[in-house]
Amino acid sequence: MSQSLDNKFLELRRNYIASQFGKLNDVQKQAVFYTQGPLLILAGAGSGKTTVLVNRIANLIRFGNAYQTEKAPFGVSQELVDELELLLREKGTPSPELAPLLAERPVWPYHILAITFTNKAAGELKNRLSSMLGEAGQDVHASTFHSACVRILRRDAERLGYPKSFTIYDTDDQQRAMKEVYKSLNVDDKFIPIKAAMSNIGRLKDKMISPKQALAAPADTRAGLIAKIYDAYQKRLLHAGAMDFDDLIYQTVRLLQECEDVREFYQSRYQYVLVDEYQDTSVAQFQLVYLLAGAHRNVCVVGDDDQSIYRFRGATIENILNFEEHFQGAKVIRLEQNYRSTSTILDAANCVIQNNQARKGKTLWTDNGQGDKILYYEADSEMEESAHVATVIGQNLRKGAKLRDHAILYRMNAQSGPIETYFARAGIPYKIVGGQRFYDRKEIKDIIAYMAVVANRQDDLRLRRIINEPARKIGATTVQNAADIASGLGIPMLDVIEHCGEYPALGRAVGALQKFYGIYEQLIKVYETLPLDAFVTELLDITGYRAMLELAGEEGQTRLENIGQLVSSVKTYADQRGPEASLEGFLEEVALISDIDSYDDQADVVVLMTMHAAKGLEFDYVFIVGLEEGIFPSEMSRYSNEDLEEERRLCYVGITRARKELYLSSANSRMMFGQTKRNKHSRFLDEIDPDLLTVEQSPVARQMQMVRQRYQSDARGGYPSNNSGVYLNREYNRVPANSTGVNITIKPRQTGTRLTSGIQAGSAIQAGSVAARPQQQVPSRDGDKNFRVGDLVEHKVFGRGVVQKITPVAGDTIVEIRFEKAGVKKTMANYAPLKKV
DNA sequence: ACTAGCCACTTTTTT
DNA sequence: AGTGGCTAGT
Repeated sequence: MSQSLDNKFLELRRNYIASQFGKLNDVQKQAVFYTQGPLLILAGAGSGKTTVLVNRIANLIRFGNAYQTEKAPFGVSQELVDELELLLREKGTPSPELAPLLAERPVWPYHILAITFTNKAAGELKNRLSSMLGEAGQDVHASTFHSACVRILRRDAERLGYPKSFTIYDTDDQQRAMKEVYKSLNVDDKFIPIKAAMSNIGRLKDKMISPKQALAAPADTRAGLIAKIYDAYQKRLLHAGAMDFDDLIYQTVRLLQECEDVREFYQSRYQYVLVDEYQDTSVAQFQLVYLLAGAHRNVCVVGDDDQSIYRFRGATIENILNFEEHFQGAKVIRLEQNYRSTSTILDAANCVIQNNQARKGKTLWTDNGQGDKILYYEADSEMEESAHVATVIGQNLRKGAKLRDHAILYRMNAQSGPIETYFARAGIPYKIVGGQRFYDRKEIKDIIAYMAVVANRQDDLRLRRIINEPARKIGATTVQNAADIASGLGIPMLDVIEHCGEYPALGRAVGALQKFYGIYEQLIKVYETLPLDAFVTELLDITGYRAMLELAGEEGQTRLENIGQLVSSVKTYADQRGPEASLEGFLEEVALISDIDSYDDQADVVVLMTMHAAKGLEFDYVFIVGLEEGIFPSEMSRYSNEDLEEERRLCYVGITRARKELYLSSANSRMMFGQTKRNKHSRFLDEIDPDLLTVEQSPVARQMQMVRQRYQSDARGGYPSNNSGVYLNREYNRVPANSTGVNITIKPRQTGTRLTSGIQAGSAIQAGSVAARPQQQVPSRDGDKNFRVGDLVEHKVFGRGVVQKITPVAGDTIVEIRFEKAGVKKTMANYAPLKKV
């Protein structure tokens, strides 16, 4: 075959393959077609990295290495070249002769492992793969680090001395186990708080440091003690046949390190390894990737060093900074075009992040257009801030935006409170993502503990949780005795309980214990005969848990309802998995699930969440609230540059969530942990180019400021020095005052914490607030709140509407209103920002 | 074994 | 401020 024909074919083939991925830009295509060897994709926020990942996998499966191959396949003929040419012009399906020549060593989906951090991300990947590739997409192993590890460990945990059916301990179980360790070692938790020990041990595992290593070279007495705790804790978990979250990674790495055959098995199984959110990986996770990809080195990691926000959990940004050293000869591709945000928003993000030192450096750009300026609102209090957020949402709704296009982001969960209160009163539907997980509720954890004991007889910790829940006259002393006997003999507690008559130490408790063992046996029997969800329902009766809650009044009812939800999730699980469903499987799913996974972007509600939880999401309208020194950046981070840089990255993440509009706000005073604090506005605001901002100040904040100004010029005849010493304000009076609306030029020299010193200052504030505060905007004033059916009303958020129905309730009235734009809503007459027209 | 009252805690946390 | 966990008392 002639050289030119071959070359012609190769060229056409490249064109053909490229045409199959037409929507990608050139850099994205590079990332998709670079299939062999280590690759680092530095993907800026909104640069379409998931698309790249999906297309990369699709390319591997459909065409393998064909795009890059220089050598034409055997069997190229003029006819095939002609057919290919035609195919390029007129789309269609390649003939059976041509089809195999289009691919070069295509990859079997089974050989691809794609690792993400969240179930949600893994699910999204799977969905997009199967919609792009059909069945083949479903065979790609896309999962989270943790579930990939569980899968590996379920096969071979015995090699490490753990049962295959090991239990997964969540933070709560971990804490209980740790308490027992403290007791057995006689450690005072005042010296090292349990939480501190837990996080220290977690970090050790993240760094692949074994108890033995930790014991061998302690840095100081504290580290030595932690090593001892670590050692005892680890032994206890091994004895219980349990692993905590950190163990899942740590033990998998151990397994792969220690067992050559296991390692080789997975290396040949996973010939292509892709890792998402690489900036958030720990040393252990790096090791895992390194071990899996060690032989073939077909490893592709995607990440953004500027979005690394989990350093406090053991993520090490060095993984991404040093990737080229870890994998010699690695190619680096930067995705810098952003498809998400306006250039104003992007510029603001760049302004902030460029103040960080530790970064690879990249600058996002977009051709989305400039968009509107960012609105910075300075409120006087957190209530005002919340009111402002609600008002802006109302304006946007009237312009045709949907509730679900709005997200409120904050630094810590506690900040959701005032916003919630205001939203509830104003009748704005909202949903909080994060906070307490459903599966963290006491009653749910109890039932799960019962299920765990049935699944794993060795799980002493779970057993101890439920042995006397509901009360069965098995007190703490009895439990402790049984536990001591068990650990003395090295057997599970249930074995001791089974033969409790043989142990004199258990004395009078024998009757109660035997009764409990009877319950356990019944559970096992029911478990073996009934389907999973029926088993759980039975469990409630056999254990007496239902009876206990039924006697517990109203609260018991709510708890029972929660358990009802659990039962239905068991049923859903059983239906989904069919014959594969197992108790272990369900428990595993529950243990590895998180709240953000259940975030449903279809429901039309405003979402409230932390900036951490918002990573990977995007919204048209984003509010970042509480931009105050001590809140964001948080108090804890203010004195360490590294921590501060992490806060700044978090700010970058927050800003880059916004597609169309970004709203920033701060409150001059805020109730925190029961005390009112006055905070200076966040330094991150000062880092944004003033030209990108429109500054607005609440009337109250302005009045307060004027009072302060007067005080200052009277008392000192000048400006007080900047007592924070941490940073110097840039002045907002450079903001052009030409923008429309109610913009007010702020002189931040006069705002914030400075006034907290001095009694007169305090009284000046009081005087100002009495004069200025018109009782906030939350409750509507008297006079016109006696609504009648048919009244035309105006709601601050939903606009105009007609009253449909009036229902008096204790001290207030529910008013049902049909709004022109927003549909029918129910509001409380006394609280809704509502007036007659 | 149970309960009342006191005290300590409250950054973020994909798993 | 609000909650959850623990101690001391019954």
